[in-house]
Amino acid sequence: MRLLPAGSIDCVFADPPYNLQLRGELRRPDDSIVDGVDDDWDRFGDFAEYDRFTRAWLVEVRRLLRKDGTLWVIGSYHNIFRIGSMLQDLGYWILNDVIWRKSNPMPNFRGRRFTNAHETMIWAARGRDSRYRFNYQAMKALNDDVQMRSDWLLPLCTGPERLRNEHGLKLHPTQKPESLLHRVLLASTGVDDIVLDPFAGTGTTPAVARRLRRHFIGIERHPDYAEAAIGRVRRERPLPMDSVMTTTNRREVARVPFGSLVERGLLSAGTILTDRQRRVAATVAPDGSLVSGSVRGSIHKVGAALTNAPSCNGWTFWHFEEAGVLQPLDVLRTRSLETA
Amino acid sequence: MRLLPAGSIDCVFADPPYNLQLRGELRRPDDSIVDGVDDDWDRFGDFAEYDRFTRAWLVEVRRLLRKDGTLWVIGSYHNIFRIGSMLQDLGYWILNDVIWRKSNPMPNFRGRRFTNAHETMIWAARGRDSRYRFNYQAMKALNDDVQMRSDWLLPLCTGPERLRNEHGLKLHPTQKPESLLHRVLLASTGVDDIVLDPFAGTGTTPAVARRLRRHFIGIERHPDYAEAAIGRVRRERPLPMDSVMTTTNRREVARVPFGSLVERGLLSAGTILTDRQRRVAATVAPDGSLVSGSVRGSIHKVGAALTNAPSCNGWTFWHFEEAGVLQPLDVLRTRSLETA
DNA sequence: ACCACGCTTGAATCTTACA
DNA sequence: CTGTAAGATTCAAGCGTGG
Repeated sequence: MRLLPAGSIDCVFADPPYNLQLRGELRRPDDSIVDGVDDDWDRFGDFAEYDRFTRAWLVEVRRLLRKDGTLWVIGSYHNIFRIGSMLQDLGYWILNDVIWRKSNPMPNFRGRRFTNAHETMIWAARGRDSRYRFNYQAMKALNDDVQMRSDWLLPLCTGPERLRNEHGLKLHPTQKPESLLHRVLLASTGVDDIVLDPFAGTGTTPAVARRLRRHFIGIERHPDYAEAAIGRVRRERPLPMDSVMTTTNRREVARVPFGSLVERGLLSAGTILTDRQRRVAATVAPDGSLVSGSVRGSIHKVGAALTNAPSCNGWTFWHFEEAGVLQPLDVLRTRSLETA
Repeated sequence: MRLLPAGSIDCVFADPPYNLQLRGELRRPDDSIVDGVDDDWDRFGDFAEYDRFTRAWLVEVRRLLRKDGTLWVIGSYHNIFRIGSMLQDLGYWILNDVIWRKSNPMPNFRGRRFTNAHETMIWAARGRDSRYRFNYQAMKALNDDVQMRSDWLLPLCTGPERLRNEHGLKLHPTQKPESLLHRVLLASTGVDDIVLDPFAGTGTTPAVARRLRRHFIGIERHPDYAEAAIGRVRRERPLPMDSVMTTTNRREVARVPFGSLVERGLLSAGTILTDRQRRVAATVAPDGSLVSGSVRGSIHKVGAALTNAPSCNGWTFWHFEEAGVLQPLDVLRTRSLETA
C-alpha cells in the first residue's frame, strides 16, 4: 500500500482478520467437528496488538483514498467495535453501519447464545466534508423501488462459487459471497472507478469489480490465496457496458438551469404554470424566473412562497399544459438532455 | 449507582445517550486532517468526553453486577463502537451483538445514505468466566421452535404505548418498545431477578420488568421522565405467576439418576435397550448400569463405547420397546417427574 | 425427468455439577 | 483448585444417490 500514490483510490473494501478467540474444538450434536478459523493470520496476542495492526492499515487506507472516497469494512463483534472507534478517531465519517443478515448461518450448537446470524459492515467517508458517491436510485431499483435499508439479507458463499482445493476442501475459511460485493460496489462506485481491497484473499472484490467494469487493486500476502485470486479474476469477464449502467441518480443528471429551457425554446416565456391541483399559478419570465402577483423568483422560491412551505422542488411542483394534459417541468429536463 | 452494593444486580439494560450533540460540536468548516497519526486524538475532544462518560458508568455497572450477571446496551453507529470497545477493555465478555431491525423505520429523506433501519444491542457477561443465564428454550419457543437469531424484527414504539404530554407530543424522543424489553428480559433473566436500568427514561424497563415479575431499579435524572416512569410503573400489573413461567432449559430440570428408574420399577432389570436403528443393544443391570458383551457402565458410557463416539447422551440414544413402539429413555424421565 | 432422502457444511469467542 | 462424569445440543442449502 505504501507504494501507491495518495488520493488515488475511489473506494476501499476491507475484510480484515476478525481476531476470533476460540478455545478448543467445537462439536456438532452429531459429534462431528466444526472446521473453525484457526489460521495463523487471525491470531493476535491481545487487543492492543490488534489495535496497532488496525490503526496501521486504516491510516494507510486514508492516505490512499481521495477526498470523496469511501471505505467499507466488514467484521463481527470480535473486532468491529475496535474498528469503528478507530475510524472515528482517525477522522473518517461513518455513513452507515450495514448488517449482512445471513440467510443460512451456522447454528449455535450448544444453545448458549443467540445464533450468530449476521456480520456488520461499516461504510465511511474519508472525512466529514467528503462529497461521497451513493447510487441511491440504483439501490432503490435493486430493492423493488423502495429505499435500500441498512440490513441486507444474503446467503453465505457456498456451492460452486466457493473455491476449493484439490481435496475438495474450502480454499479460504471466510470467502465472502459475490452478491455482497456486488451490492457494495453498485452502491458506492461508478464505472471505471478504482477499487482497492487490502485483504483480497481469494479475490472476491477484484472479481466482482472486473465484472462490473470497475478498476481494481487487490493485495494479498498468502501465496495460495493470491494465486487462486489471479486465476479467478482472469476467468472473469466484464459485463457488456450497457448492462453495468444502472439507474442514474437525479443528482448525477447534469444540472439544467430552468432558464436554459426557456432560452432553448422548450418552454415559452409567458407560459402559465400551475401546481398539480391548479391551486396556484405563475407566469414564466424570459429570464427563467417566475412571477405571481408581487412574488418573483426561481421556480423553487416562488413555489415555496405560494404554499408557505420552507422549501419546494419546483421541477416536480410546477406543471404546464400540453395536449390538454398537465406535465411536470421535470419532463422538460429529461427532454433537454435527449436533445442536447 | 454508587449507593448500591457491589454484586447486587442480575441484569442491566442500558440505553445511554447516543452522543448526538457530538455531531454538532464536530461540525467544523476546516477538516484538514494531518495524517500524522499520533496527534489527532486531541482533535476529537468530544469523543474523549463521551468516552470518559461511558467508561464511568460501565465501570460502575460492572461493580454492581454479580459475577454471573449480564449487561445489555443499545446504541447506534454514533456511539456503539465506542461502547463495545470499552466493554472489551474493561473485561466484559461479549456474548452477542443483537440487531434490532425496525419494521417501520424513518426513511432517509435526502437519499444520501441507506435507510437507517436498525439499532445495535450488545449483550455481555461481567467477565469471561461468567456462568451467565440464557433461557435458550424460552427463546426457541418464542421463535416457532427454531433457535432465536441475533437479528430481531420489531416495530418502533408508537400508538398508545408511546407516552405523550398534555400537548399530544411525544414525551421522550427515543422511547423503546416494550416488545424489545420483553424479549431481552425473557432471554436473560428469571423470575425475581433484579434488573437495573441506569438510563430509565420513561420507564420501559421497569414497566416490563414488573409485568414479568422481575425486581427492578430505574435511575433517571430528568424529573419529567422520572415522574412519567413512576406513574407508568404504578399502572402496570404483574402478570399471573403461571403466565410468566416460560419453557425451562433442560439443564435446570431436576436431575434424575437412571438407576432410580430401575429402582422404582419404571424399567425392569434385564430389559434390552437398543439405539433407534437397532444397530447396537445392551441389557439393563439392577444397579442401573448397562451391559453389552464386555462393556459395562452408565447409559452414556456404554452408548459412547458401542458407537466409538467421544460422548453420548444415553437418555436420547437408548430406546426400549413398549406396545411395539421404540421409545427413548427420556420419556421415562418425564414420567418419573409426573409420578414423583 | 423428478422426487425423496440422507449427508455435508458454514468467521464460533458454544457445558456444568460434583467429588 | 482440578479432575471426572453427566448430559445437552443444529438450521438452511446444496449436493449426491437411488427409486
